[in-house]
Amino acid sequence: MSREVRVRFAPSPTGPLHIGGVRTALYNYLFAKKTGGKFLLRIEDTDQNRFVPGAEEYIKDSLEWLGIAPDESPWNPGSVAPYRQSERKADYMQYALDLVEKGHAYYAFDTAEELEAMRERLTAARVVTPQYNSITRTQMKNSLTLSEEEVKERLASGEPYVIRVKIPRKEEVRMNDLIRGWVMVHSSTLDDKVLMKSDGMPTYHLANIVDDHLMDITHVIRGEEWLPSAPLHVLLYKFFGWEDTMPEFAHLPLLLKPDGNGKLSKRDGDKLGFPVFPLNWENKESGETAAGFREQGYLPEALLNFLAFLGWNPGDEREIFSKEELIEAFSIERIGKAGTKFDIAKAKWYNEQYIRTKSNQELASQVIADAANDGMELSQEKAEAIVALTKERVTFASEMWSENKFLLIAPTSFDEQVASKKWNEDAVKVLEHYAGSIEAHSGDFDGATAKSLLENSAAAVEVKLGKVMQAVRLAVTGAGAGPDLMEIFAILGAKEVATRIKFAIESLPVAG
RNA sequence: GGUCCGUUCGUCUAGGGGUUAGGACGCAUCCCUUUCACGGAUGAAACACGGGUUCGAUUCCCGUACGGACUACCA
Repeated sequence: MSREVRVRFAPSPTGPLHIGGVRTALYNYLFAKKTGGKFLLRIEDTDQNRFVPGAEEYIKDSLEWLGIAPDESPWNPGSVAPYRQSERKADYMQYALDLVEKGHAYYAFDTAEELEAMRERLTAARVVTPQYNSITRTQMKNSLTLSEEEVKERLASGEPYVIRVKIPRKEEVRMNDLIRGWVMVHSSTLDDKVLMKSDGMPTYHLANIVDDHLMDITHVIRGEEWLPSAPLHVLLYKFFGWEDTMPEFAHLPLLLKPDGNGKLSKRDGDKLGFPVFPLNWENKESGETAAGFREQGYLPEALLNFLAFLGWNPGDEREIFSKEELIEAFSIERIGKAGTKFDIAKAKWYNEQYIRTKSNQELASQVIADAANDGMELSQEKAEAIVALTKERVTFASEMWSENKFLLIAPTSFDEQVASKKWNEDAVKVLEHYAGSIEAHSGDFDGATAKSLLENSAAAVEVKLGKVMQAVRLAVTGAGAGPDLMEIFAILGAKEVATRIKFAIESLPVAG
């Protein structure tokens, strides 16, 4: 019988959520929604040394910003609470002890120095992979080599210990990965991983199996970096006797650096000039900061669409997908196997696409806010006019203002290259006539009016309009390129345009 | 080093025994246009290599090369 799909995203709160983690969360989310299942979030905070305050909040904010908030989480618990591993601390020992009882795990008392000595010894003996395993454990201090009496004494005396899994010497461990197919590993290459640390906390390996079992997880969708430890996890399910409800595994291809090679890492953001985190991050204690996609001006729906296509595609030629369309189209079968380079140019393209689908009215608020930051007050009407003129030319919404401030600020200098080429007697004649005619003009000064008056002026002085258009633009905006000039005139108003033209005629000498 | 995973244009990818190997980003050219963009059109650009299997392999198998992950009392 098939259970309701339950998937989880399980980050550890050690800092800002990496963009690769965001994609993992997204695929989990999409799969859950596609199958009518549940998407849970579990905080894996079993490493007390690496805990970073604020990280959990950051994870929550990031997922909410992207619209992929979990159905169950520490702040919105379902029936399988707790959703923080630290809050389940007491339970794990019972499970570890159960394994000890069954002969699948054992106590180990080796100190860090002794472990190090063991590795050195093995390296010296030219053992290729020094590890704590079925062979070396016979020479270490553990409940397999010590007498029962001594083990009891050590435990009673409070001596620090760990619990290690007892990996069988010869066994083929098989796992059917949903993305990669059958993966087979021989148990002799696995080591006796620590299950319970000496601080009483479980390691990831134990906690993740116990929690997935307790939380009734049906599919584990996680990064490829976990593939090597998946056989251990399969073995643990078997040792616990939970094979029947063991989740299916899907190991996602990694996100790679855009240039060169290697996994995209947290430091790459600053180096490569684009964010690797969803939101800005600041650690007040360490002073560590990181740039976020949101603050750089990426729309959440654009980032989501971009991320979804990093390693997955719908199999047809569509590129633009809303969240709902992604859910509809998503399937694990269509996730690729190979690592994916992170191409920020494509992310920008997606952002451009999504900006264009926004209404002028919606975008106007951004322009108004940006202008206000520059100490300028903009009416809704004027802001919308600016949006209409600029939204198809920008990558980020903020550029509608930052790249187009000149609309409201009169130029004090003029592009020299354009001036030398286009500024001439004809242009000045047209502009002088035009300035006079718009000053005399009463009534609406919209784009069409501005244009017909300009055409009249050109005709009046017998000059072809096309010949002087660049000069007109230069006179009013100071630049040789930009949005539709007549619409700019409409925004500026007749009076301002005339003033600017007169200033330009005074400032710019006619060459030759 | 060992174990595991991978390899189609620069990038993201579709495809899959017989195709002009398709799309998108980026790039180039042209068109549109008052400029720059947008938009439209066009173009350059890929099956890592070597063996098999086969009438025929980019596709299936095996090697090789290259890349990646993992190799902690971190997740």
